[in-house]
Amino acid sequence: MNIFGLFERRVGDALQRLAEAGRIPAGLDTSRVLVEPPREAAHGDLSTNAAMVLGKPAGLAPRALAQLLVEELQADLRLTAVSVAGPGFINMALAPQVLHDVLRAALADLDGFGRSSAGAGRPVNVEYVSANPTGPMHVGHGRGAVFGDALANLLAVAGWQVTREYYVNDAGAQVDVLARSAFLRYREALGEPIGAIPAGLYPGDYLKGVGASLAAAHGSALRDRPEAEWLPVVRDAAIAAMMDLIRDDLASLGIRHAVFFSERTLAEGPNDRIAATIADLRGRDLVYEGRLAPPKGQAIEDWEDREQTLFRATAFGDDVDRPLLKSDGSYTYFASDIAYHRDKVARGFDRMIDVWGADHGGYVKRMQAAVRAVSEGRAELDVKLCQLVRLFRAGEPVRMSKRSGDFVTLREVVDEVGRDPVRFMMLFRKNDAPLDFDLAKVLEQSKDNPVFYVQYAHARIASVFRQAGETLGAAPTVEELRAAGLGPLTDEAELDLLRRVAQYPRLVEAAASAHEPHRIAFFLYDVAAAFHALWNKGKDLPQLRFVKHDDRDSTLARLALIGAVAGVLRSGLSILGVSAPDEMR
RNA sequence: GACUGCGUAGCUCAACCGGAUAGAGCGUCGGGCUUCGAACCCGAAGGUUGGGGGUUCGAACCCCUCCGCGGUCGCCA
Repeated sequence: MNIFGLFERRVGDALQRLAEAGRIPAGLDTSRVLVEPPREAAHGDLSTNAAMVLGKPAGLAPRALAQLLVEELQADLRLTAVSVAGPGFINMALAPQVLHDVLRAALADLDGFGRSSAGAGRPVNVEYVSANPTGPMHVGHGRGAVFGDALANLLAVAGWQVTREYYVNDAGAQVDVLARSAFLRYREALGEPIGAIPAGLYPGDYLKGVGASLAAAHGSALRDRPEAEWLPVVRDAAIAAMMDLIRDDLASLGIRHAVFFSERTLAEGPNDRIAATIADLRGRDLVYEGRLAPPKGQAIEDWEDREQTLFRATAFGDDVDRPLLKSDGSYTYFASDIAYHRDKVARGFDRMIDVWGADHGGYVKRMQAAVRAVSEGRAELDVKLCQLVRLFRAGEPVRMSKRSGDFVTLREVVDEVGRDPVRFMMLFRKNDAPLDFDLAKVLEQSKDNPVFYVQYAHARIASVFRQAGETLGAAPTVEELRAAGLGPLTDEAELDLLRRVAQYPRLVEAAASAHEPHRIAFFLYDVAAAFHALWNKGKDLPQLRFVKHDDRDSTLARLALIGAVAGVLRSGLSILGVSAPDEMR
């Protein structure tokens, strides 16, 4: 139940009536008309910019148009005050009954309250993580993983039919390097001394297990064969093992993809989908043979001016056309990626979101160009770039770890601090801003730690309900809370909390349409702060305490309020993939 | 050099995708604990939103320009 959407339609009706009465022109574009919460609570519960947006096209001064709208809206019994303010804002105060209805709606369906139908069941594909299957995930991968997963949750709550997808880069030179590294471990497992791992191969211990299982499965049969024979065998085993490792890492964060799409299958077998993609684009004159100017800036030593196969990316806003074939005739990564996104379009996705590391930023334009080309403009790709994560411990930077080469693994961090702090803190920052993650701070049980502060609000509410159970004999049921009279909720701190509850459905819609799950995290922080403030107020003013022995009516009203708050916290935390504990002792 | 992201209070960051007097936390300063969970609380000070120009009723947000920081820069992934 989104009261802002509700009154947006109400304002639309009022405009319609004014147009029918000939007082404003018909057919005005109302797409920019919004009903939002005013910044200042003193301005009321709702505010609309309608008069300012439509003043010019209607040929009226904004305040004059506002006055017309006020006359229309004043008849609405749900509004106790409607007034023009500032340059032409229309502020509206809701009858208490309306906010009470919102509260009851939240209580009636604690999990469904924030749900919206904005997506209307349309399919959207969210591709995230897509780390190369060459080793364990590091902390930077973890941010993209958590972000993508929360975004997928958010879109699902907003009514989209979400497919969570992982693109497995199991083709190309890197997995061959992986195979050679694993082969070395295989020889080691057979008892050969291998010495130091040569430069250019992966040194991590995590390949020892692959070597051992190859030795167990093949004995020494692979050892003396030429590379061309053992490499595919070793490579497949190593990739499978690495994907198991990565799936475990992801599972430790509660992340599970529905689709793992293998890059290699694109060009395998009788139907080479990369060739088909290039042929399709060539048929529409979007692929041609031509030459590129050498890139500006730093000189490239072995630059070879040659004719190559190019995608006409410049026709879709990219800066230069992009090569599809390497000099040895094999496909570029970009060629595979075009075919991959074309496959997504063919599977029915005209909305796609890719979550990448910020170091891939230079790739965005060409990928969006490619999606427009292969879908003939029907599909749209949004790319979300996640910035770096810097690890700290009590303010001191954490550098390279001892184990597993040169990075701190995601698993080490999750094992140390737990899933909830990792997920929450990764989302408590805009995706395109760098993130400092402090391993010590996220475990503090204090107001300085947002994870704790939000979870504690939920636990505290559960504690009040336990307390109420003792005082009242039994904790009230949801039915009792829904039936409670809400008149006793009159204190400003209570009304503030109530208004925030009412804003939740609108916030979910906005966060989903902006593809910005961090808004949920910040909102929950604000809700928790408002709840803690009310709690603290009750310490000074005993009449504001939640549970009152001698006043069952106001006790029930307040329990209804904080019961709904707990529901919002649970709902929001579940979007973030963070637990909502009942106790934190 | 090109492209791209960022620049907001002393510090770390928000600001609902153009709205009203730009908000939080930390830090600073001044008060407060015989507790429904002090796992703190209340209050105050603190801003030319990097500089300049433009668009409009209205700009942290859009456009231009300059400054600073990061990322990327033929076929790597």
